[in-house]
Amino acid sequence: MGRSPCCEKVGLKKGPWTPEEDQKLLTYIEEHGHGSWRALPAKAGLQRCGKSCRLRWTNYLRPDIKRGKFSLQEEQTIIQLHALLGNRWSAIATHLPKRTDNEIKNYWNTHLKKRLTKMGIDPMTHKPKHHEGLGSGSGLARDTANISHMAQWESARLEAEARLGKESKLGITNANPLQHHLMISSSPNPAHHVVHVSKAPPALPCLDVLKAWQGAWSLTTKSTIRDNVNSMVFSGGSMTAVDDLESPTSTLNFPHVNNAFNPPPMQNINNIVPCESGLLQDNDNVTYGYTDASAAWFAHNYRSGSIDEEENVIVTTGLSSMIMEDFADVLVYNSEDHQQNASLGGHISQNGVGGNGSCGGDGFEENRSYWNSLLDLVDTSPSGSPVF
DNA sequence: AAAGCACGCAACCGCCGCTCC
DNA sequence: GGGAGCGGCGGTTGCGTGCTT
Repeated sequence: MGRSPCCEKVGLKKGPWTPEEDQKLLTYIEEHGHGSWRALPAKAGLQRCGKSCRLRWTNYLRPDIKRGKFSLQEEQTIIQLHALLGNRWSAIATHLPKRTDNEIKNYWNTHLKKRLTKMGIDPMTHKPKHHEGLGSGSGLARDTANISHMAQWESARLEAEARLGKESKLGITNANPLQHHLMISSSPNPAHHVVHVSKAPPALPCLDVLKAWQGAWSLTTKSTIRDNVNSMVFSGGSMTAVDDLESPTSTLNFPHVNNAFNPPPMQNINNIVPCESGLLQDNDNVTYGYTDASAAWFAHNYRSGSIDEEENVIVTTGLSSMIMEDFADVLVYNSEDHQQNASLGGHISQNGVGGNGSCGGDGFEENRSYWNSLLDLVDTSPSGSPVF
């Protein structure tokens, strides 16, 4: 009954690996690569099954593995991603550089799961076990709603990716606006990135929405903010005014500024961050949390066909280094856009969606009007492009 | 000091999906 | 179309270690 185990052959060793075995495996892979795992043990002189070798390599011997304690940020990332993806450890691991799925799984099972349970949170649903006293407008309730929206969004993205992958394998080209090329050109000051959308090769790398989102809430310390000043959206006025921003497709609630997954409001941040960009004025407050998401949202809709303008330019007030990395394969650096971007930055504030200038108080557009204003800019900006 | 217990982690097992023939 | 082979994934196990009694 059932499938026979892969190590059924007599004489194949099981259990902990010895240093000698590790060395044999390392030496062989360094010289020849792993190729076929099934054939590898014999060639490497190991009395192990291929599966065991693969596991030892991927979980332990690989040179690009980070070992040791998980940082607070890594913990937060795991919890967030688990809320979105469930026990899909390999998917979670792709968002944690140098960590293996096995390590993350172990860490979840031995640490994080218990911690959440202690906090009264169901580690599987990420919802509070007891809902008494939590009104629908509570932070936790909103967080749950946000996660739900993010999961919906991520799910849509995965579907789109899968479709793209199949289409690209079938050799379908130019049949879908998703297959246009997405480029971001950037000024010398990366606070002003410009995203060009144009016809281009079909093989699009996927835009990692989760990382984008993660990048929006993970910048929590002053030093990090200093390092990432260029990833911020410049805005003024009330933080609550940007609550519940939704994309036109209603698949995404932008993370709330004050919930558990976002950094706290950063007021008067220019006290600690030099206004190098030229966009910031002395009295501007700075917040962040939706620039990356905006770019991600655009890419998502562009690739799903909701936006099909060609030769568009998206001006952003900044993308985090993280999302820049995600875009890296499709980015084109263009330093000539610096001045143009700066002026478009002003354009943003005139439309009440952020940017520099004196948009204080409650002067932000909300929800649909926010997104509509962005889309309107496709027609109104000098380059015929939406502005984030 | 020794036994019992809890914990963490490496490794195994079985299933699934993809690819090739 | 379907079966075999293979790699990958997630659940689980079992051993080593450190702590408690």
